[in-house]
Amino acid sequence: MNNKNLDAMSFLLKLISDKTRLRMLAYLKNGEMCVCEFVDLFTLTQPAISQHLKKLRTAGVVQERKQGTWVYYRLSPDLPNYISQILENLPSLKAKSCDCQTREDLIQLESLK
Amino acid sequence: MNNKNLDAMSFLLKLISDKTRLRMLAYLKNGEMCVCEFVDLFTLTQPAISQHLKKLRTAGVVQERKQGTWVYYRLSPDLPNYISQILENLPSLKAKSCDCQTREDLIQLESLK
DNA sequence: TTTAAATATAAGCCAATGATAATATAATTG
DNA sequence: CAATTATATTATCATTGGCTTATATTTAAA
Repeated sequence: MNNKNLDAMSFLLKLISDKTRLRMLAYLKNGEMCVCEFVDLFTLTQPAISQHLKKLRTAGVVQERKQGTWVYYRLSPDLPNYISQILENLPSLKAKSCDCQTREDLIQLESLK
Repeated sequence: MNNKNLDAMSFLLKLISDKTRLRMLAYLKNGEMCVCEFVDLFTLTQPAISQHLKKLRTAGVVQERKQGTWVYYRLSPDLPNYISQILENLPSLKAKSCDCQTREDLIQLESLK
């Protein structure tokens, strides 16, 4: 069915064309990002961030990796080529370190005692 | 400004990711289409079709050519490559002839009298 | 110049979507 | 286990966007 493809493309394109989610993907081009980093970088509440990430995850655009209470997100491999092309055209945004304590911070703090 | 690019991409992607407009673009891959053809092909009212085409036109995705009361639309040349890539991945839909009388029909009808 | 056909615009309605506040869950630490 | 931190979920609200009806515009035909 032709409409199957068309509907799927419509769904996926609409999903990633949201300004916030597109910006998230621009950050993810440079590698994994922790949820707390997004919360730090965007002027949005944590639930809003969480909901955007859920949409990206459910659609298979990103994958998660849990590490303690932290959750890291990364781009899925093998995205459709028209999606990859969009990602390539995105400016690649660079994340600064965020306020939340990373596991590494904690380990380091621990070792300093 | 990075956000300028990002916002522009978000705007354009959101614009073409609508299911109806994406289907219109799939038809336009095969060449010009008359408004009346779209009206014929879609189960939508004429104003709805017209509004979709206006959005595509205003955003520079399609161009129009007026011929009498008929208006033909075609894909704009030199679209951003990430948009072209999307178009390539679209199924190319084939239009049947529509009910509206074309100029050619009228000329032919005239000559038969 | 009246009529008809093709298209565009305007106004109002409704559904989808993104945002927030409040709450829940889960893992870690003390 | 009680408290804290990070994240997720739920409920609700406001905005956006697409659809329809009604109307306007434009061009060609009679």
